[in-house]
Amino acid sequence: MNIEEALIKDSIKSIAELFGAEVTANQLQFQKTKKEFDGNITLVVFPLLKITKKNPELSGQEIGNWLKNNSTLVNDFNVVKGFLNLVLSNAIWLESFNAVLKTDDFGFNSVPSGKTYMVEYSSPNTNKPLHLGHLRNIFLGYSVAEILKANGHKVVKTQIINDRGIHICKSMLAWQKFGNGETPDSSGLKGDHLIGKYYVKFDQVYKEQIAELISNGKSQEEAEKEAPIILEAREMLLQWEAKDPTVYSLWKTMNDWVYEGFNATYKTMNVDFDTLYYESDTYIYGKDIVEEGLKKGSFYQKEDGSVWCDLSSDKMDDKLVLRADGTSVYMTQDIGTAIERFKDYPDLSGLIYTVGNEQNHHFKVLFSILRKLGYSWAEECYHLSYGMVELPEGKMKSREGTVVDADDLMSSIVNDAKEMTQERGHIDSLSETERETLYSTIGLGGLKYYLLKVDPKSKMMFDPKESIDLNGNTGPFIQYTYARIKSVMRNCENLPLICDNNMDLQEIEIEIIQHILDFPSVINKAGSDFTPAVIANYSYELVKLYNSFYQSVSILKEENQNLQDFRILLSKSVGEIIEKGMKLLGVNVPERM
RNA sequence: GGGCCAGUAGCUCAGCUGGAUAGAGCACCUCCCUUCUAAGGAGGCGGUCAAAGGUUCGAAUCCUUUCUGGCUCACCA
Repeated sequence: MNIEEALIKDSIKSIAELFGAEVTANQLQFQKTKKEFDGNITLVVFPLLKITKKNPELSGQEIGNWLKNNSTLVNDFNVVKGFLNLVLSNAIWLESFNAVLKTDDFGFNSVPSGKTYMVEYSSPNTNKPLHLGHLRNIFLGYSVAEILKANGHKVVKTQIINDRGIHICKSMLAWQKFGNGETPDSSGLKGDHLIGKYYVKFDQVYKEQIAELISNGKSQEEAEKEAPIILEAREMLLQWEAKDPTVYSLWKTMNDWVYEGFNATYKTMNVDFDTLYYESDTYIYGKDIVEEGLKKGSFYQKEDGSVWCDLSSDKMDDKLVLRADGTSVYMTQDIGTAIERFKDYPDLSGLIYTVGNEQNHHFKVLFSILRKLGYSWAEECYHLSYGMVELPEGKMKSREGTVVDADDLMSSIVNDAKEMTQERGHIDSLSETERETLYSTIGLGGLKYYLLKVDPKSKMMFDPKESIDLNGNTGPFIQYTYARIKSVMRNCENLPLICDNNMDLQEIEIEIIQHILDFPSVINKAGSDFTPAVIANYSYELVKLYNSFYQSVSILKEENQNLQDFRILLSKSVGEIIEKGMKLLGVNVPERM
């Protein structure tokens, strides 16, 4: 039983004895006592006035008195307006802290939930390199997957790779026409960047041709449709679908280059996937489902032969699921892919899609259709929707060249971390390799933390200058505290296992214990709300408390052995929680920095 | 036009199942290294929580209206 549960129990008893009334746990509102008042936990008495039939002040006094005399938890109390501030005994805090020390993997749910979730993230197009928007997506998806694991779920990480379609043909065609056989090896470019170069090249030529056609009297629309290079690209798409050997082998070669490039980027990011889905495989899924749905009456057919789903029960417009010519639309694929995934992983409970909020409506429709088709797991599908990343100068626009490339950003941020670490770090004892690792731990940690500390749902501002900042609410700030704790541990001769239950504690020490005790519920909330941001904010608060403690009391120089043991253990415990919290964000922590 | 989301300090963000005088960081201004890592700490400055109504003991939080911004309402993906 945790402290709040015990307090609720005692409070229920107090009200029964004092006022002869039964209250339920949710009528008792406990909150952390505000800094400016004495106490640790506060009972808000306003909701109880109907029962006490006395004014707030008096009600608080009576309940406080009863608790002080009858509850082993409560040492003292004071009442301010309608707030009953309770001072709990040191022993309670120390007992709870000792319980934390004895818990394996404190904060993580050790009981398997029996559920498996598939988390989809990244899911890039194979025609250009990853950019800043992907970074938010990837860090978010990875982190949520880790958080779900910490909540006792099994997780399968995946992506759907958009490897076919007209956009892929564009870069293939441009390479064929203008590439002179250039390869990643011959050019020294990463595969994804090489392909991206030809995608841009295509667009240039296309624009030139459009301009020329317009100057010859065509309308914008006509010109866009009739430019020779776009006609060639469309032709190539047809050849690809017919599995033309030349086109197909070119496609394979170029995609392999891209994958090699992506894999290098994922490695730098330190993220991974358990299984991959390729759109070139999955685009044919879904048609059979539509047939079935039509038979079952979940869908209907129009006169032209196109198939639709009636979503009026969910207050949405009807959705096309198959064109009149029998070809698939995006939705058809998504329906098929979802069902296919449940076939591949029969014990799956639900799917989490990490996709930008411009597709909110799409996923609402998708889940609605899946429900209509009778799949009960549709209830456990979730669109992990995130807001756009904006730059100080506005939105990223590829046409205006304001796209922030993922590889460039990561390497420049690691480089910044390097400079700052060389300036002020404690790195004398580190080898060259260890230093390089440290730079990337700090740089990438800072970047990930920056992108994850904001609630996923809201759009966010990415200021490159601020993202490499080391002070305040940042990754390096948290990493620094961890390194400090590690340093204390290195200087400490024997590590105690458990601490005494009877000693005087500083206010700040109690606050830290109190914060530590919140860790499990924070992980729980992060998991049920799919938001790493609460882990980031929690960790930041913990670190601030610890830094304040570190500054105001001495740990290893404390002469009272019991107190010293306690402070060492408190430090150790904070360090472990930082490490776990950061791990859930995909952020590494350094032994020294 | 319909739907969804957002608007909190100069800037970036917490807080939103209603609770005390609305919190952090950055920036700006003071202090603190003979102490276990100063990438730190202590303090100051800074707010009509977009606006107006309503609900109530109590509203940044819930409801209504308005304003502003974003996304969306494709036989694109």
